[in-house]
Amino acid sequence: MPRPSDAKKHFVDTAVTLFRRKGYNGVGLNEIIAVSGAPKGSFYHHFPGGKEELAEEAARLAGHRIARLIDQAFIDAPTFADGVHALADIIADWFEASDWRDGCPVTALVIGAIPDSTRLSAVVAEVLEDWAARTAGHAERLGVSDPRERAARFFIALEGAWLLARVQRTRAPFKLAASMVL
Amino acid sequence: MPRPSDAKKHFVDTAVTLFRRKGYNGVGLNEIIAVSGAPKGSFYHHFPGGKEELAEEAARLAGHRIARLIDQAFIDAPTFADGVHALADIIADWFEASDWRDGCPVTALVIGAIPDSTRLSAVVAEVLEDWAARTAGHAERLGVSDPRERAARFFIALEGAWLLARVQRTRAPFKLAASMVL
DNA sequence: CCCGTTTTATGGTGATCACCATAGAATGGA
DNA sequence: TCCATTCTATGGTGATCACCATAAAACGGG
Repeated sequence: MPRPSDAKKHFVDTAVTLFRRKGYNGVGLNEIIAVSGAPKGSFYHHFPGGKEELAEEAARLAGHRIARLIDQAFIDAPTFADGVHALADIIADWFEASDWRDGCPVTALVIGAIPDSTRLSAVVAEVLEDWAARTAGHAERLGVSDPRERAARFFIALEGAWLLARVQRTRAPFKLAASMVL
Repeated sequence: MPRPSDAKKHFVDTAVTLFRRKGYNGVGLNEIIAVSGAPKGSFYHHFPGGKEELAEEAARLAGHRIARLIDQAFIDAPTFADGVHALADIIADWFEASDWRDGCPVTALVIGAIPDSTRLSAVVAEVLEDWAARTAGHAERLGVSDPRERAARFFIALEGAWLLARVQRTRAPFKLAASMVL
């Protein structure tokens, strides 16, 4: 049983995991509450906006986590291409370790919650923009001539690879994706 | 009211549209039946396997349709790159015309039905393999040295672009995707 | 210790979910 | 026309959906 003030964190954390596995509409509130271990009666106290508000916070949390992965991959990379390969490898590692179940958290929300929820759509757009801007920053620092476009290409390939790897259950798409950005 | 023997087609056709818009778990059987206009009482006669069987047929139908688009784009293309741009343009046109709502039918099923349904997973894998093989065939015919890999790259970029364009509501991702395959 | 605030427990609401049993209607070949 | 097959109509099943009203419990500053 989690400490009282941690209940909200547990809800969001569980939501991130379950949304990634089964999609926004594939997970019920009851399941999230049960898995999180947080008290059922407190859900609508912490999330007056209900499931949609929970998904917003889940998007932000997952967004921050991947943002950290981005920095981690590029901070020690001698070239942009090295950073791209490093990030693709990291994500492929985690994805394979989950038996190809934990997809991109953003994709999970895009399918089934966009464009129905205006607020959630905006949050998702913000998260993707943060990823792109952050990556473009690293690209510029590493001497790439067109950092914004290279970053955009990278995430197109990364999202596509994340989806196809789920079907093929192979990390081949990630390898190809990394090689495409160059 | 559709002619009796057309009921099944109507169900599948409607399922393709609605799955693309709201995802597999975002659409209920009642809605599909209502929108299709086909007789409600006949659903489980045509689809003893229920929603999952309907989704299988929807995947196959959508697969065939996009396969036709692929051939259509490449058949008159002087080079592989021209075919890639042509297909990306066609899909971007349709996507924009739907106000960025009709996503990739395969993506809609991958999120929320994989890996829960083994049969559906297999069908999706078959459809993607057909697209790749078909595209590789065109690539080879057009003198590409590594047709299989180029086709794989293309669909990684295409799926990623289809997803990101839904968030950005712009065809820019498709343009970038096409330029990445070269 | 008291009191106001934050958090949790309980027990539901109606709606919708996928699914199905049974029976009647339509159809087309013999 | 008769019959077998194919299709449709009706009216549900229990389960789960997101959500909430009410009240008790835990907490922390004064």
